[in-house]
Amino acid sequence: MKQETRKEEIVRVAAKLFKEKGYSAVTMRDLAKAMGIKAASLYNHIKSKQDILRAIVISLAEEFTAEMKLIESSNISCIDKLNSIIELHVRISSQNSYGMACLNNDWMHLEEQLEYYIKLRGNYENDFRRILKDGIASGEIVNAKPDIMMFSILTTLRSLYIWIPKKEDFNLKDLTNTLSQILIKGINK
Amino acid sequence: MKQETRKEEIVRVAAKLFKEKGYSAVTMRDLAKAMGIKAASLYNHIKSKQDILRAIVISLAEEFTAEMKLIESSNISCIDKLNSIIELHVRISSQNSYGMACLNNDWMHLEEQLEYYIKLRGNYENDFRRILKDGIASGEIVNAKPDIMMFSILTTLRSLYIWIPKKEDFNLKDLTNTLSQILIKGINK
DNA sequence: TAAATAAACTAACAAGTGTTAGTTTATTGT
DNA sequence: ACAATAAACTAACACTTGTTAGTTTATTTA
Repeated sequence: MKQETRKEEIVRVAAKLFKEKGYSAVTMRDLAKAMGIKAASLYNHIKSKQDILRAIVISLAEEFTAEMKLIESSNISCIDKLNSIIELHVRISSQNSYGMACLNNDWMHLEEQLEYYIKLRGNYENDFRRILKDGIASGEIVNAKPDIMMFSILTTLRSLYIWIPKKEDFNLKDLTNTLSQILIKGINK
Repeated sequence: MKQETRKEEIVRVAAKLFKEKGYSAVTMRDLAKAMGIKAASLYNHIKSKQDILRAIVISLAEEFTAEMKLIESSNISCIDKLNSIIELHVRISSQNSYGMACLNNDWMHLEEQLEYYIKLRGNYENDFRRILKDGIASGEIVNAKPDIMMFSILTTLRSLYIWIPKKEDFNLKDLTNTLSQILIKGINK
């Protein structure tokens, strides 16, 4: 059980505030107050406000990228790849719903790393589309427009962070299975 | 063809900026520059920045509320009610994708009207849930958790604004039908 | 043409912004 | 006990924020 550093604590608390009000509406003084210190003291641990955003967004984007590569190269059916993607989103969203909110809503406030983020997201979507197209080609998946299918599935998965925290009462396996049924049955032959 | 007032023009341009950067990150000077005037001149037409947000968010929320009431009280099957809701979201999102972005991302920055907005949204979701529950009770819809079904459908519909502007090339009927197939087939018996 | 109105302007405000510099205090390793 | 470090503090900075006051300019109405 690795102990959380002060920087990690700041990033975690910041993500929570960013989820509620968005990156731009949260001031360093807000964040300091939530940490119980003065704004200037934050700078003993982080380089800038932008540095916090980057720590939240880029690490999550890289995590998704890495996991997608594993799924894509694994030797399972397309439907099972889609199920793995659903499981991936449910897992990360439940572990870090604040970070996911930030990833979804505040990515455009990245500065130096904006281009890099957009590239990672583009790659992720390309991999996703490839899985759908392969499924269509092999007859595993109905022949609807891959873009619309991807949009429908991905926006639902990307919005899990809104909804998961309210539903801690029932377990994640249950949620994963139900989503799988709803999202996949519509395209499964 | 009603001529657009200067205030309406400001609200329209503001919505576009809000979509790109979010309410908090857009300054009155940004908005003024986009309008080709000075910031102070905006106040000849609007009361405050908050006034602009309210004009965008509340009018849309009320439009959804009114249409939902029509759908709910109409004498059609539950599946057709769901299809009407999909059509409603596609229509409004394609007419006003900037406003929809604002509705989705900036509602929490409402001040006086925040409570009212939350009430409208709650009512809308209750009506949606009721349609699903009726469908389950009558055997029209598979017996999955209504909350998860609603979440899945509604988050997809609420995210249409991200995606619709990129797809002006193919028509809305096409999009509506494909979404209908994908979103409904997963829960239709 | 005169009066009224719409809509722009300049100048300034008080408050809030992210951030830096320099200093003090508490904790840790030798 | 001493030195080093981590982590807080106060004070201030240059700039940006939404907004107001007062004025000028162009257009419309009587």
